[in-house]
Amino acid sequence: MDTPHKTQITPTPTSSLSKFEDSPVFKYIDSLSPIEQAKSSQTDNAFNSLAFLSPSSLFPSPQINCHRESRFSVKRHHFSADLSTRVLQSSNESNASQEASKAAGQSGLYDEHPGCLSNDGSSKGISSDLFDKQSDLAVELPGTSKYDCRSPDDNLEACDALLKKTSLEVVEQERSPFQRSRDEWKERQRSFENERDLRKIRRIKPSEEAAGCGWVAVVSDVADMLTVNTSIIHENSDGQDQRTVDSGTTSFISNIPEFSLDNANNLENAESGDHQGSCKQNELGDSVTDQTSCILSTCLPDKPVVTDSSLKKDDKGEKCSQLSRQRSIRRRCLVFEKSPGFGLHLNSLPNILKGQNPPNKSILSSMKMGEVPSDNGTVVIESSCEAPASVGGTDADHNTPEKKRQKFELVEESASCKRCNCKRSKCLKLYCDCFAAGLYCIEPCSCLDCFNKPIHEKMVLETRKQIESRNPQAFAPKVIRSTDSVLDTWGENNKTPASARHKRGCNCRKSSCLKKYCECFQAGVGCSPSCRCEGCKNSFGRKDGCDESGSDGEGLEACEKNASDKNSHDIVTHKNAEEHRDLPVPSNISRSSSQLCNTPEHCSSESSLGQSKFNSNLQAIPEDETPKVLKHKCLPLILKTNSPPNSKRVSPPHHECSSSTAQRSRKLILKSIPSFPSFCPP
DNA sequence: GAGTTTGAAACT
DNA sequence: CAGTTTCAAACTC
Repeated sequence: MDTPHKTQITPTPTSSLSKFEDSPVFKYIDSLSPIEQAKSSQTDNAFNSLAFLSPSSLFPSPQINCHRESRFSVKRHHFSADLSTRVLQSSNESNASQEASKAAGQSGLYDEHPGCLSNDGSSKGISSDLFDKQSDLAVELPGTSKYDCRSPDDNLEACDALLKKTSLEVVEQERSPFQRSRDEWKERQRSFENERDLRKIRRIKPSEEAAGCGWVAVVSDVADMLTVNTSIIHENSDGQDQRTVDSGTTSFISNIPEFSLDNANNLENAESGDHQGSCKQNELGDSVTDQTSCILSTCLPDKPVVTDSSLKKDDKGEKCSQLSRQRSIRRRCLVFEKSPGFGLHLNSLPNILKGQNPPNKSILSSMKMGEVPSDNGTVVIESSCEAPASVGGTDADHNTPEKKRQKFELVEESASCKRCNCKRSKCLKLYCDCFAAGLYCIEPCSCLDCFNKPIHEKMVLETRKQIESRNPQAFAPKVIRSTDSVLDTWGENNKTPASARHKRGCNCRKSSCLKKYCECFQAGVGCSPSCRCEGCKNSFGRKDGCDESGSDGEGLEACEKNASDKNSHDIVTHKNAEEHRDLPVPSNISRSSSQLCNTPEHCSSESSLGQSKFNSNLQAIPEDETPKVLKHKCLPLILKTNSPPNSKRVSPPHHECSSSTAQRSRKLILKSIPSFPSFCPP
């Protein structure tokens, strides 16, 4: 873990202080004149300025800038708040303050955030003021901060220089009559390390991140899709559904991509090889977590965001899991708090993750705009074919080939937009697929007297609540990807399309479960004992357990034969999803947006890396496949529900009394309970 | 595109 | 909980 660089500035706790004083290095440091100290302050100022520096020239999106600021505020939070208040409190405090004021004043930052640069400790209260003014700052920075290291390399150099000098200052400080305790020293060193970690984040490769706790990678990967969707939202915001963009969600969405972009940019410029430690990933996890914490707290300033700072003291081993939990909390918080609004369905993100696994085109295709893959109540996302032309968003968003490709595919898919066609339900009943999927109806819908629109948000929410009060699982995913316990329960143990099951089961009489009237068939899953269908011939798996999908091609042939082109699309999508089920990216798509990882089977099945990446970390994993959803391009309704996962009508199969089912239920409960008070009554 | 069929959702 | 009605998607022509 200790890099040569780090060891240089990291004294041994015991007897190191006296040795330090006798060391040549120390003498050299001791010989440093106050000018040097002032210089350090300058550097510190430079860093502070740097901290505010926004690459907004590259990413002009205000929201991105917002994130930028919030993100860098993390640095300041860790570094400036810590070092500024400590280092600057040294003998050269006044000079430093003046320098800081001067530099900040030049950049217009000081005025914006006087507390951030003050050394009176007020910087600890950074959040509110800083966050409140992010937008302004974001706009202001590009022009005002240009003189300050704009390139990542410059930034890094500045940071390196700063760290060196601040380290020296600390050393010097250490020998002062007012020596601090070793704990303080350690703490200070930790702050340096944190800062360095933050810098390392900018250099780390996605794959490296993935090797860690994973969440970072997820966020990073997810960013590209978010970028596109964010763009969509931006575009939409000019249109009729402007209100549909939830501010918080938008912030988050825009932040994430920016985070990724920033990483990407820095990756391109980053030097390789430095700060490579065995524990780097853990450190990264911490750093990123801190960042994330700040990001989220920035985007949702009114939300209780748990910080990971305390975790730094934890054992590395436990840290990851704890971080995952906390990240989950954040993510849930993020989603749940912003009640209905629109944004990108976070659950859909993994489906088009890039990097770790190239997105499967079918999967991508299945992720039509506006669809709501989620099963988490989370939800968020959204895009929509409402503004297909808007795909792309900021210029920076579609610079990379990956984004271009996504853009292309999104646009391509948008051509096949399909909406609800409700005539009498006002789109406020589960008859309406949009409503059922937690989406607002949008222009392409052919519905009449539609109330499922943002302007009727209250009504929508009330209706939704009402429905949920009647059936808490009404908005839960209908179909779950069954793994492990479910398969055991069903006496199957394969991962064919039949391995997923409709929670409630179908009730087909005439379609023989061979047409899309059958929800099981439509979802591309086999029938299960839960089904009450008659003459089941479900090509994905019959109720009696005769799964034809794998035995011969007859089943799928029947599917394709019966299904229209669109149907085939769904099926193909499903098949591809199956093919990629091993990917950390959940391929299943849920119709409901009600839950977070509400299918414990999935959550629990991927207990190792995969889990850490998606289940624990992202906690927004679509597990259910409901091709129906794929047809939706409605703006998603961000709703949180307390609904337990699964079926609308709970007709548990007989086997659910089994012990395995009991275990499943327990898992389910544990993972379904929102970390924060539910918006809806249980 | 209109009409029919189908099964889920809603209602009683 | 069961039966009926309503509803909208799927399907057919």
